[in-house]
Amino acid sequence: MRASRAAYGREVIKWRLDQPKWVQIATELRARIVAGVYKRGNPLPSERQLVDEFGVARATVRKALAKLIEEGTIYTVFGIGNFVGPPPEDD
Amino acid sequence: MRASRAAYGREVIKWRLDQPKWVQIATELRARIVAGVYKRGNPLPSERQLVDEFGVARATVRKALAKLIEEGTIYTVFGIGNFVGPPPEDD
Amino acid sequence: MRASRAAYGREVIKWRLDQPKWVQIATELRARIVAGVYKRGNPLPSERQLVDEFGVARATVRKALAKLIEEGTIYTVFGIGNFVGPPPEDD
Amino acid sequence: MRASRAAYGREVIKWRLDQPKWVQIATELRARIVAGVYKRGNPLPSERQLVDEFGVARATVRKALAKLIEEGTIYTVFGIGNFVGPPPEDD
DNA sequence: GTGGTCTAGACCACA
DNA sequence: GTGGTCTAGACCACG
Repeated sequence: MRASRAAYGREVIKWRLDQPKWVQIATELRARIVAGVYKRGNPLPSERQLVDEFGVARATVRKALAKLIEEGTIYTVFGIGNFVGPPPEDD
Repeated sequence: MRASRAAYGREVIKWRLDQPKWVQIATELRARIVAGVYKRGNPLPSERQLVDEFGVARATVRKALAKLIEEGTIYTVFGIGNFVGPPPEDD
Repeated sequence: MRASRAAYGREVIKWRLDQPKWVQIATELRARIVAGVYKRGNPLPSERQLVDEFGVARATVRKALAKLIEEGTIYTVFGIGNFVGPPPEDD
Repeated sequence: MRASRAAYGREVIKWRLDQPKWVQIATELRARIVAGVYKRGNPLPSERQLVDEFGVARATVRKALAKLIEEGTIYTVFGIGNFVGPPPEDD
């Protein structure tokens, strides 16, 4: 019965006009990791939760996450979630 | 919540990124049957053993086995196991 | 860990104990197609909507849909949805 | 490589000869519930865990659980587990 | 102690 | 925002 899952009107960040939203989301998540909101080895919120929180499309969230993965800030375990820290060695 | 997947036995496959795991498992099992590792009329390892060997979830193993069953490479006897060969006639 | 399953919407089926849920869901969807509730060429509800309606896991809905696809009652367009009718020719 | 999952030699109960094992297991589980080891609304150990702990066959554990279900001491949620307490109303 | 069904999530590829 | 793949468990039916 819910019209939409997005929580319109309670986004936590005010968007800047000079950068893409995905850059700003990546910056925000990086800041939270540095601040210890998301701790090393712990999972980030799921993609869906981030979509809800930021009020953007999934593709936007995924672009931000891809940036953090590329720089080694987080890593993915398929079927489980995204985790804070560099990817584990698989020797 | 576990970040890194336990290496129960020793993973025998290096996963390709361009195909689903279940396809690769089906291919591997088919190859073993052709090579005579699993012989006609003999049982395959149990689903849980394959789970351990390949380091995947049971659903993934079952999807691979379903493919082999569909193509007539193996057949199932409920409560007993999966066997190499076409399904026996039940006339 | 939840002991009682949430009643997301309102479960429309009283489950029989003598058949798997996925069979009963497939039967129900087939009946709706025959009755014209879902019309040929139109999309079915999304998998997640069916999850809500029937109060089951997505895997269970997908197993029911796989049966209908196998028998040619519906077909899938990747990224779009499931549609009523036999798969379109792609010659 | 493990020969067996059962923990032979560290069973927690000494079997009586005058009653079936499943009766003794049911009695033991009932005692633990009364003692608050397993609390109302919480899950019991899984069937596999009980099989390991008591060193018996699955069927034996299941017979004990069936007794507790029948008397309303526990209830099952399919795919989730067994829980302490009477079955929830599904109005 | 096998295969069969099911749960409740997750991320991925695509449109 | 869909369908596709995957995880990590659970209990069930049967032998």
